[in-house]
Amino acid sequence: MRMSEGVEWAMHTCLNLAWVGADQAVPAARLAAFFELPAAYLNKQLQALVRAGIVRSVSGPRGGFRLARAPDEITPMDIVAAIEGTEEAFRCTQIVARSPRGDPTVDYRKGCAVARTMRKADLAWRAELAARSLADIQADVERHTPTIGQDIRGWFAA
Amino acid sequence: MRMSEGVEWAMHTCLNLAWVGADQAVPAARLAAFFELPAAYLNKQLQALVRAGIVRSVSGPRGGFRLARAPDEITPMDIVAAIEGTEEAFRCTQIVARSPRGDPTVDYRKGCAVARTMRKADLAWRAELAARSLADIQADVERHTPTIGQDIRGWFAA
DNA sequence: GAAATACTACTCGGATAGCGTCTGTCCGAGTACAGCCGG
DNA sequence: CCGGCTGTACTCGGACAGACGCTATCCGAGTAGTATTTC
Repeated sequence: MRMSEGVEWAMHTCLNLAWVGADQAVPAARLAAFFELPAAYLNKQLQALVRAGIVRSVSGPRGGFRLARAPDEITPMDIVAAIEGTEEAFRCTQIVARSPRGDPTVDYRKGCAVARTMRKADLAWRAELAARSLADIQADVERHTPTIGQDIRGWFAA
Repeated sequence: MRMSEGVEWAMHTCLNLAWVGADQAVPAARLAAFFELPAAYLNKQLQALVRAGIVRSVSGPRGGFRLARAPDEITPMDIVAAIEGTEEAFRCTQIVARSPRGDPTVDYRKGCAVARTMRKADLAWRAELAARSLADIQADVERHTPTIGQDIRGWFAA
């Protein structure tokens, strides 16, 4: 159960976009250069963020990506769901229905005690990810490195 | 972030072993037949449970698998960790260290705010899985189907 | 001089290969039981 | 009749292919800005 590496890229890239501000668009190549990442592949992840409505894209010269919402309206859950998909990690294939006592015509996804247990854990995970926002994480970083916003704006302006 | 299908098999199979009781060993082929699963592949999952110390194996005629601990001493977390491994889903590759302000010689896995956020959610997920036991799930099923234990013991005896 | 137009450079977007991990399968090592042989 | 032994059948355990999804890359569609041409 390994999460895609693109999640880490998307999280840090969205943070950079938050610090740069939504008034200017940043090209994928420049966003990738910041972390020395392959630009084409980061572009692919950014497309997923566009489809999820987290960032907006602008084509052509002076184009690039910018946040579609305020940082306090974007949660880690949104970003993870955009990259990894919305379906939960544990997929109940209803093997109980194939057991001697099972009924193939019944939907066991709600009733199965195992599925319920896994779903409850999944919901706890999702709730934790949805409880924070990009703004919270920004504040967290700024507490340790107060000049981070200014530094990043400067780097992307140069 | 898709969980291995073997987790579902292992969970339900461990439940069956719990109902059968630890006094008799059940062959992998019979455990697989209960859910119409490929026996060789279920055997592979059972080997992982053996390595994790959740079940004990006995070779030769009258051999098979039996629970190594009481059902109330086995948590879903134990089974998931046995099949999926113990490392967390989000792996921090420390891309921050490659940023202009980063230092490649520093370990960012503890300090990175993104990694902390993901780790906290992961811990919430693990805590939920560790809070229940096989015995709890057994009781949950027996509430809906009181004869399940007797039925399963009968099926595996026949 | 101004406006319309063609051109160029730049960026996103989706389509296209390469690779690793999960899925599925097989055969060999080891063991308990049963039958057989000898005392 | 009893004990030891050999053979057999059964089961686990690790080694061996195949398939799916993640990783990585490329080129085409579309756009803004600019230079040019024409009135």
